[in-house]
Amino acid sequence: MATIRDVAKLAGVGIGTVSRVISGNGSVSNKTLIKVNDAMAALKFIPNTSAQSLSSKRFNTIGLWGTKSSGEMSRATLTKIERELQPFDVSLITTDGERNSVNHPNASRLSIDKLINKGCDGLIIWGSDMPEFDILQLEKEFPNIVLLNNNVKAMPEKSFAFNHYDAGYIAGQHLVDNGHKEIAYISGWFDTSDANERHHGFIDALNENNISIHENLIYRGDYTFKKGFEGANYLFNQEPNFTALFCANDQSAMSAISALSSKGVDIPNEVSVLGYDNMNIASYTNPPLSTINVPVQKMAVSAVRKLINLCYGADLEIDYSFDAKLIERQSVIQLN
Amino acid sequence: MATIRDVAKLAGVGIGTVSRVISGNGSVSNKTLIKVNDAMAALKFIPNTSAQSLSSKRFNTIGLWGTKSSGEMSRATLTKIERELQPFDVSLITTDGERNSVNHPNASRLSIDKLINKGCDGLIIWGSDMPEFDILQLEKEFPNIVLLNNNVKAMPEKSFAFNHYDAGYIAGQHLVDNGHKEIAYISGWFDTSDANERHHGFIDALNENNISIHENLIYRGDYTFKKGFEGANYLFNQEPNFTALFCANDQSAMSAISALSSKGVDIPNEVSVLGYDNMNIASYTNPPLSTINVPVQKMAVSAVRKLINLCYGADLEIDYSFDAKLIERQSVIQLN
DNA sequence: GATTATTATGGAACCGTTTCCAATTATATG
DNA sequence: CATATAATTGGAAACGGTTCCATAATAATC
Repeated sequence: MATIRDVAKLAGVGIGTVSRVISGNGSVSNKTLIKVNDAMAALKFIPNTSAQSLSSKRFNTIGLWGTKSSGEMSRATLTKIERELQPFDVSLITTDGERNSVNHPNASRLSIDKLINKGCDGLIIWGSDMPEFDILQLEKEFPNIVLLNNNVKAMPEKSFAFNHYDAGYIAGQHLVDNGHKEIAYISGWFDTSDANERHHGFIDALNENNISIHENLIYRGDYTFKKGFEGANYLFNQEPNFTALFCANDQSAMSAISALSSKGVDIPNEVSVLGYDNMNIASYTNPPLSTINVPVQKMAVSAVRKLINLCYGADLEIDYSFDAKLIERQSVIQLN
Repeated sequence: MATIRDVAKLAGVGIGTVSRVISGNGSVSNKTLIKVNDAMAALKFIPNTSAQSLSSKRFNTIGLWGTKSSGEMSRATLTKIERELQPFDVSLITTDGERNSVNHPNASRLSIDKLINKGCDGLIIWGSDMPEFDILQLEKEFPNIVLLNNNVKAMPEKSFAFNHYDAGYIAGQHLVDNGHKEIAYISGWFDTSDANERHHGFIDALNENNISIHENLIYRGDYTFKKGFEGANYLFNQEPNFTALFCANDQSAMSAISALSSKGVDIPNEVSVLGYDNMNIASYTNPPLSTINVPVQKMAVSAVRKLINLCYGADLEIDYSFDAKLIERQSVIQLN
């Protein structure tokens, strides 16, 4: 493996000069530039990243920290992130991070420190699994972080999150607008701020229209197909009179539709179903699922761009508008 | 940030000794071990990975190379891989690799070299996007590779793939066994060996039972919901007489069911549908989807373990049995 | 053409480890 | 107890870059 010294010798220049052409910092005359480039090509020279990082303290790597419960980040989103990084020649290290627990009250911070020590210029903290207090503390010590799917008020520039309250509200309003009064609801976990916001937005929309949702018509799900299926069955057994069902994500909506359909319930004529996320799958359920669009990829891209600005002094424009949008398909009908 | 020299000074030992306790290579007496550990703790010493890699040529990192067309690797599988790596303290770098093309005949190899140069001890090559010739060449120069979802005959120990021929055969046989003679088929792309094997297994099973599949009843899909939906519509318009439909993956099966159901076709009573993959979704379609189980995660885990053996001289047991298994649910019925 | 400002260049010192060898100390052997 | 053997230990040298400073070459100015 050729080193910078080999190149310098072959090109007949000093090592400093070679370093300058590699990094592009510092001035090099055109003649020497050519000589050095030729020598590098001849020797198939490839700079050693460890040596570069050791002496420059730059790693050209960012870390993605998230836990299982951060949600299902699709491979597509991950690819999107990688693509965004590629032009800057920075790589992505992913981790399966840990949440704090009674036994390990510092678990998340420790797993993050591990990532940082591994050699990351910056970090994407994905999801809301890390307590806000810890995030603020972390940011003091290591400012190159960006939050994806989490909103910390004190860090507006670094938070890339969707307004789940508004989205939940829109969902509720849509069902009300269509004349539904008996509304059932399969929620997600309540241990993240997302879930709470969406929940409150939804409930508030109903309440402001003087509709209250009966306890029996709320089922605590967990975003999985499984719970959507079980939830729909449960609700149907409890009180089969509801005319609309809101699900906290498309996966549970899809399996809820299956569950109800297989019991002979006609969707949407007997029960309207509204999902949340607008995943690919939503267009291909039967009937096609009305849902709330959540621009995951857009948020991910913005977060990455902000991080690049932070880490590498770039000045990319960042889009912070992630609006809730209702996608009307055929699973919700007007009640007459 | 404390260095090894600070630790050495505080502990009153030489730097070599400190290095030995960090790495665990070489012998250290119990007394000094304690002294050094205390000093490290007092200084909150964390070894600098760049320096370690520079001098040891070990990176404690492996790369995952795959292209968009490698298929949808779920976040769950990725997490599984990370988990498998964690006990060995090795990180994962993911890339969105490139396929060869007319304009870039070396694209895949170049993107792999980039990964290697970044600092990987080994590589998971995921999918069959890299020509076999290139893989063999790569392995000569960089033997620490493992193939996931690809089978190169000359590298049996490093190939972790599913026998798609057998699986396709089982699928075909299952439909035949249930008395189906008019069989439709939504395929995947034909540009990977997977797809071809599955295809031939399926066709062979039919042929050996003296059933031939009409050209009009084959639709070339691409594994997406979209093509599954379109394919089912297409087939139904062509010749609505088929009694069974085989789909190359569960996603297209799911959307095919939706498409047919929305046309008023009773699944499974009028048309049986058989999927492939056994994704989570398969249990929650309506009706629940019969399918072929593909043990993706199990293969991924085996591949990782093999790679750990290769890179770090470990001796983990590797499971190479990835058998095709039919999962009978309710989307295929016996024709009477 | 002399003087000054600017650009280009070489290379020592440094980044923080690992590794190897020589030296020391402890342990075993006869 | 002397000697052979094994276990510990210190630290120089090396890994392959970047950075900074002193110096040389070039361009600009009067």
